[in-house]
Amino acid sequence: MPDQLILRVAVPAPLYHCFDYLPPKGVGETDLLPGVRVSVPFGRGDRCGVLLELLHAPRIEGRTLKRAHSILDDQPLFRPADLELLVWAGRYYQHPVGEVFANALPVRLRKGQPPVPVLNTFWKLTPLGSRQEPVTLKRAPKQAQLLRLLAEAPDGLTQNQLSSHIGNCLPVLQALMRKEWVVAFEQSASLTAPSAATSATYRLNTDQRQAVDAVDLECFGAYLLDGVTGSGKTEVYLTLARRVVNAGKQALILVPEIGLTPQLIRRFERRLGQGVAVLHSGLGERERERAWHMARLGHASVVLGTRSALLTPLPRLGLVVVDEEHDLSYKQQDGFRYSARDLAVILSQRSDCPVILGSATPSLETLQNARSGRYHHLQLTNRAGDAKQSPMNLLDIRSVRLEAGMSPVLIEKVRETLNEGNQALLFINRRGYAPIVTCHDCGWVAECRRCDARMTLHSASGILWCHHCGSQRRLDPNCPECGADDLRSLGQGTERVEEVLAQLFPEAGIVRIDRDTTRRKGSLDKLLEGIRKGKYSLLLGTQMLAKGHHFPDVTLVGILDVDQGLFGADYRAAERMAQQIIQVSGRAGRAEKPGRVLIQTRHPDHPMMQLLIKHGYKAFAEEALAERQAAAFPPFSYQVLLRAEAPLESAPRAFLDEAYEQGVALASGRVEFWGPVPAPMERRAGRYRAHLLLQANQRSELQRLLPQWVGFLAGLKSARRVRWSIDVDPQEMF
DNA sequence: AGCACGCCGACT
DNA sequence: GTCGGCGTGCTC
Repeated sequence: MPDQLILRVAVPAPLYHCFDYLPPKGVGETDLLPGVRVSVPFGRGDRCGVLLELLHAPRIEGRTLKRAHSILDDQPLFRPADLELLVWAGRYYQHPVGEVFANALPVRLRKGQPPVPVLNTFWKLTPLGSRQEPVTLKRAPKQAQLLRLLAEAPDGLTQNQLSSHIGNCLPVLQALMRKEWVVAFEQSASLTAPSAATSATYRLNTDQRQAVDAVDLECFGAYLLDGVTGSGKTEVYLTLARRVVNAGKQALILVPEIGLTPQLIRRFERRLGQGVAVLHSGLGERERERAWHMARLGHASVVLGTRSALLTPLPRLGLVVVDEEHDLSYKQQDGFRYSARDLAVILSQRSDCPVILGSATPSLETLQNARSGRYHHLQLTNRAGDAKQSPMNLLDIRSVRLEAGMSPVLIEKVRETLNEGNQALLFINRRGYAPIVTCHDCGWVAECRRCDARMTLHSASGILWCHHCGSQRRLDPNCPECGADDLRSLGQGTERVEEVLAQLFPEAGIVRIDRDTTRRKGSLDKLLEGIRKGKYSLLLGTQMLAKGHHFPDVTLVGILDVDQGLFGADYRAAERMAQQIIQVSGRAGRAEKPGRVLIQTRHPDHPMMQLLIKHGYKAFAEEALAERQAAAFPPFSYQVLLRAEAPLESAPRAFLDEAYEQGVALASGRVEFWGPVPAPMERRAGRYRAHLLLQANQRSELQRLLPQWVGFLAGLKSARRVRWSIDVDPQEMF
């Protein structure tokens, strides 16, 4: 058998291995570059995969290979280093490699469509051409017309632009090209008129300067940029990005889902010029793909985007920034469950460039890495403009009569704030009108038919809405159980708080910000704009209000219900709560208008709360880390969560029992198995859910086990009756 | 995940 | 006699 060339292709399918093919007819080795897309026959249909490598021996012997249909790209979309990172990530997170690549590709490319052109062909006059007099071309009126058009466009015109004046212009252009009167040149469409980035230098304060100078741009290093809200982290990113760009390299800036606001984009564009490519979900598919190509071809020197921007190939990467690194949106919660923050560190290592993890409330994982010296710890202690951290006070609401969840003291403070002409912000982590509807006669409670959850009453008008599965129904005026007409709503959501505030403060402009008021694209920005312009004096909302935006005229922040966080089922609940409190309180105040934070609680003596209030996040985090260490929880150990769900109650358990047996057999004692247990909310959207948690002191113990175990799980009969998934480094347990 | 093959119930 | 239910197996 002669030496045979074989293509190893990552095919999008829920299968963990690659597939081998023969090269397409008439395609030789020189056209087969790893990183191109390949159209291949697969099962009964066709699919678009990515060529990983060329081999001379097939993965499995004794099988006639199918021939690939065609190569879909002239040039590779991924370089070898990109391929390696994605393959590595697929293995680390135990996700089928073909689907990892599908995640990394813009949608059109994923479906096998040709790449959108990034470079357009422009035509312009040569010096010789510009000396010609069009009038002399009496017998070639089309040539004359073209010359006139091009004479007025020194930057050149595309063939499309020309053909809108003169139908079929290509032969005419070719005739002129033979005379050397016109030339063609390629240019990327959006960079046709590059405007120089503002060269103004921005003054950094001492902390910022020290942070910037501490970063070695020449080699890998992970840096925790630890700075309170308003301490100017973005200015540090901008300065570093500028240096990297000036050195001819690319900077990748990741921000949380909600942080990619038009203001932030404008700020980056203003400071870093035209080379900024923005990648986010708001873009249309073609636009998004174009930005992706600009990044991959190195035409964009800065890439600003959310989680998936990390998967973009960047040929000259010189800096990675992960802003608000503690934010949960960096972990994808379905399918390919990668953490963009963690992969950012791996990517930087492989690219030998620095990675900056920025946060006012670093995750305990990152903080521990900084303590242990794996990460450099950069601190910005001063708030820019000398503003102080707003003092935080606890309001004991035990045996206090509340009005829509607000104590008289809080209401009074709001009144004072408004009377002084300042803004007040109230934070409540529940949308809707009321989280519970009950019958006063028989005690019936409105529950979701498909979840183990109560339904939330919305818009007082009476729609019950399950926040877990999205199902809705009208609320009958009569109890479905006993027929009495005394249904009452208990507890408060943002809608009720808004209603009561409107009664208490009829003069105030009130704005509510939650998922319901910001559903439409751009409505959040509109409301935030209104706040900045002082249209509203009373702001209320869910955590949406807590992220990224600073409201300098807010001098009072009230947190209505903080207690769920204290006793959550999840061991990360306290960390979340602390981050939330600090993030919310960071919204307020500035130098000449210090803010104040009031936190309502029924557990004013809770030690962790006391620590946070009196000594701040850093002290809280130290204590939380000590607790984690004592309990051998992450970041002092590593976890993998196996989830299963099915409409049949017994199916997840049956599957997880088998998974447990085999897992224990494979693991040889270095891995702990917890469960299987029902998920915190066992039934959700009509499916029963259960978990099996694995924990080990070393990542390698888990990584060693996973490939075999997952292979075994995929072959299980009981696996066919459930939907299951592996979550490596899980962030949330439900 | 798709998609087909395969072997058992209620219909023209 | 068939249409069609979803259990099972495969995809280079």
